[in-house]
Amino acid sequence: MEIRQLKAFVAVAKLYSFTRAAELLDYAQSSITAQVGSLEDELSTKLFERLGRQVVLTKDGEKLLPYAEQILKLTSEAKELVSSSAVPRGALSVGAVETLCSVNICSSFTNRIIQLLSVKKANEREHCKKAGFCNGYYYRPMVLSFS
Amino acid sequence: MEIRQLKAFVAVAKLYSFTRAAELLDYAQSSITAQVGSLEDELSTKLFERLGRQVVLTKDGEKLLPYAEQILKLTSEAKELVSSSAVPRGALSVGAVETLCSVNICSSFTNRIIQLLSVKKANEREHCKKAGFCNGYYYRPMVLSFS
DNA sequence: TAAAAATACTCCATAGGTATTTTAT
DNA sequence: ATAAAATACCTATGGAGTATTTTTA
Repeated sequence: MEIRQLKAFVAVAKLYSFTRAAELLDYAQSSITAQVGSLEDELSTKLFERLGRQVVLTKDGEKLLPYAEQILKLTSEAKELVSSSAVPRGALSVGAVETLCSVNICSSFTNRIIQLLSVKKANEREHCKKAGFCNGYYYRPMVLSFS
Repeated sequence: MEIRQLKAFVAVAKLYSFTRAAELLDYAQSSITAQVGSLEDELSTKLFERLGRQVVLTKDGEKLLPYAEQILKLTSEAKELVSSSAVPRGALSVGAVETLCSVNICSSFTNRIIQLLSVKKANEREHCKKAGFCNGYYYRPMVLSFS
């Protein structure tokens, strides 16, 4: 069961038509047939009754519909939520009291910073210089700005 | 976003490891990397922080996780619900009082019966004979048994 | 050095399209 | 006769694997 198939299924169920579902989703009609067909194969059941030109949900189709709709809803919500989250901006303050773990901590943060800035890790020293803080056996509290 | 990708994502998130996720889902490690990678591409965000051997969810990854889990839950529920529904068994009684719509009604039911029995529609008359009722300009109340 | 993820590449399964046939109106 | 779904067939994308490299603990 794949989301692509569920989209096709829901479109057909709503529009009572493979052809119109294909138009809506910008597929060929035979592709919608294939998608619904493979879904039916996987569930080993028929989802639509093809009575001539009439396309109606079967009992199993009716059972599946609300699940499919819910899954599609969650999918778009998740997509919205995640891909709309902007890149972190503003100032990040980081400090450490003592020097014992400084190397490790600094290394971790360096990696994180590289990640956030989407910077190539060409030369770590160089990068640290650019980032505006000192890498070494101890490091001072730092403020980093992300544009 | 496809369910296959969400499965991979959830497995990695739970196991903190691409390798173990691959073992669990019976994929190659590089396939899991690719699945998560394509998901990240689509959402244009990073879902995991790869800090050395550590694999930890990013903020976006944390946001996505509950949605992914819910979608997978619904998926398996739907599958369960639909594919566990047995083929109809027992007796089906059908009757009609008068003859005016008999042809249409009979035709509809014939189609439905063919569907339920998964019978090839080689010869309609022949099939009706087998099914144990008479097709024609009128038809009598019938009882069909499905094994 | 070992263990895990990323990368490069190869292969093939299948998603998707076009054209046609079938079916029912 | 028409309109819609099914079918046959073909192509190409990308999913999945193997082998290797990179990385870091």
